[in-house]
Amino acid sequence: MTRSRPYSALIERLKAAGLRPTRQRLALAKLLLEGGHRHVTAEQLHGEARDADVGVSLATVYNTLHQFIGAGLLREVVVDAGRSYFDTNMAEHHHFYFEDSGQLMDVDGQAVELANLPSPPEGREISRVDVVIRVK
Amino acid sequence: MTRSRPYSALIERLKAAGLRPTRQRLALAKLLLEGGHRHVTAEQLHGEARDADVGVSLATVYNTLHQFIGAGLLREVVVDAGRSYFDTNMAEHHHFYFEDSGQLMDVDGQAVELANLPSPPEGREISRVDVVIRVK
DNA sequence: GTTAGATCTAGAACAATTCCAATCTGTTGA
DNA sequence: TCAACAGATTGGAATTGTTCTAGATCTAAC
Repeated sequence: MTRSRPYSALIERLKAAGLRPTRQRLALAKLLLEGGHRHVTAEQLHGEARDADVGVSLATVYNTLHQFIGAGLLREVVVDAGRSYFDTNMAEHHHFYFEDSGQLMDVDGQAVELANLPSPPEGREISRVDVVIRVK
Repeated sequence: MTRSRPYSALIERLKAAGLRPTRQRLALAKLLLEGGHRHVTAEQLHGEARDADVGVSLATVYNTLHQFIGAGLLREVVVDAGRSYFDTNMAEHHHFYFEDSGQLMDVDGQAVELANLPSPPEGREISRVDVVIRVK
């Protein structure tokens, strides 16, 4: 197998995140982080890895996704109880959620005007505000 | 077993929703709809029914929750993949979500200013906009 | 009361995710 | 260079939350 693309940038990103650049992590990073922003489930990503002839177990896909989240390379989007979506867009933004197809679409965070949010109780801190526009 | 409280109001609500007022549905409706607004999981409600000496199977709890949602008596709140919360507050509102405890708290919908939402694609319609303020 | 159809139930089945113990790999230091 | 160790990966079992199923049981209507 010849490598047509340089992996050095990805390797550096992983190292910077404190993650050893293993074969599996590199392959998943390539699928997730190269090209445009994506919304994927663990099963989908596992399937893509399989299609790309990368041997990665489902357990490793889950481990890696969570490590990437911890490293700030990904975030999770919760729109459906019982299924987790992983989002590679780390800019402030929100989502359209198409209830029939389960599809997600980004909504620019700057565009949406969100004001008058109540303050959290004493000593608590807002970690994130999610806006989900459910479409039918 | 003597009934200390009149169930007639609840019976009427169920009938109005096209649901037969069975013993189980009445008991769950009592737990859910009397008193203030609540956020419960299916397991929690099942536990409460058990504590109140109401024989209700978990399957019936799930069935009933979904029937109540269909009847507009409840709605589901999605804040955590892998767990469903059922909310008895049907007014327009949003939520604080306490990530450590899994607790939910209502946020008045009128108070929050939400504007400039993009339009959904042609032919699609917004069914709901959820705002979740995640607190840590 | 009888009865048809709705409802309830226990337990099996399912789907998504996590856990685990064994094995393998990447990095480091001699 | 390579031994050694910590970290990573793996298949499969276990867990969790939810839905399904088939049979028993109720409710409403006559």
